[in-house]
Amino acid sequence: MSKKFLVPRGTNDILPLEIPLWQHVEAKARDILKNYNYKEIRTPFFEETELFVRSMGQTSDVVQKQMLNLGSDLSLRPENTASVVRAYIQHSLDRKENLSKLFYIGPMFRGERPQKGRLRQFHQMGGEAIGPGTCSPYLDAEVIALSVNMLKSFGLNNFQLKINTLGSPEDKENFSGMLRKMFKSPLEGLCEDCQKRYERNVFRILDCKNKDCRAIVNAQKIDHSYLSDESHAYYAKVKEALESLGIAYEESLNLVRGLDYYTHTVFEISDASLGSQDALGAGGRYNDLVPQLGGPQVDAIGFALGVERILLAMPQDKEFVGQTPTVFVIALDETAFAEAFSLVNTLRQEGVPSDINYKVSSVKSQMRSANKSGARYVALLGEDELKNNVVTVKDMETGNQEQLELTKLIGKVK
RNA sequence: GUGGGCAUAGCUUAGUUGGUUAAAGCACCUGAUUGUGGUUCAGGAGAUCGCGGAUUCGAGUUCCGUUGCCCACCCCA
Repeated sequence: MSKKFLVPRGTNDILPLEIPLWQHVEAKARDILKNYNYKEIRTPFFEETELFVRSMGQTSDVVQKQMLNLGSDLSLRPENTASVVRAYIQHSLDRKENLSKLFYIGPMFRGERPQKGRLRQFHQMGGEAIGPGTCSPYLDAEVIALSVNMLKSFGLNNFQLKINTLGSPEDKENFSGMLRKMFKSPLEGLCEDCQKRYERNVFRILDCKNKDCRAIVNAQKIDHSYLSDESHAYYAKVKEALESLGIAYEESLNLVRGLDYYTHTVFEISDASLGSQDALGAGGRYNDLVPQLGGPQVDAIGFALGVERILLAMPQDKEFVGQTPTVFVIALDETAFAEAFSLVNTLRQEGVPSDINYKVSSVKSQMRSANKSGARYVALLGEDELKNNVVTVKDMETGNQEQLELTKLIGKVK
């Protein structure tokens, strides 16, 4: 017996039956992104490993243990921001427009242990707004609103938006100093991971889920005292703008993001119904990433939503029907098949989606195929039809049938 | 990387304290007199019970190993 091949671990086949749902979600997303004047960009599925390391940070978990690499220098993209920024720099988009609003929909890859809502190949739809001098609280609020409105358009309602600010790079420095001081004495009580985080990325202690760590974190007074006046004012405006857009949010001082490049506004949208992998989407501002990757000093903010998680959280009440042919052609006997086969071809040339069974079985069984195909009309060809140069057309909804000449048939079904 | 659970037809599952031809629903195919679907009825095909080994007269059912999947930790979309 020969080996059975299965999809690689953590990947899925999306079968024809599920495609209509995916297309629905993608179409809705494109609609909304268009309303916000985002333009699609498509970047390669892999890049130089160094690009991801430099953008996401050497110490981030994604880089440390979740990257799938191809050979030594290339890696499959674990997210799309780095690639979009790379493309932005490579094609000097800052010279071509003030603000580039770019969106993408496509697969991302991470070498994680799969579980509900976590795959090795998964899909994200996201956007990046990049441009010199575009750091504006209104843009931040708009990006957050865009994420929220996309989710709403999919019928999601039970998600929760959390926002926070990390401040400017200097503020972030202060913040990390503040946290180091804060956790210095209770360091022993923190989990092993957090002890490492203390050195590498002290922010992440704040969102550790370990009970002891939480207790220690909760005992600390964490506030926005690390922010400069400007950053304070900026953040206040973001919140104000969100309120004016009618976006409900919750402020979370513990919200930091796992990727190094974030500064100022960060946000995360989660849905408790998803269980352990509850983030539907997230994003934030990253004003220093473009120059860090060798580009000009331009400001940027972005977001990404997880398609599979959206699908998991979506109400399952609606059914999405797939493509069906308009006409199904049936040869009533062997001798009529050649003519039937040519009729299908003619219909297709005329732009009418049609199909046929390639084996002449009983009329009953061909009718069953026609019914299953979902075709609105069945065109029957037999001895009588050939003699009179007509086609019998049955409307599968009403059950009515009539005999028509070819040109009339095309006119009817078109 | 660390735990735990599960593994029977295409799908969802049943399978009594180990005992003859492994069961059902859905899906699939065929038929119900002459060239006609969806409902109904009748019939049919489809499973070496994930794989390997052990115990036993006998294993889908017990034990060990292995692989896969799922869930949780971790991390994140």
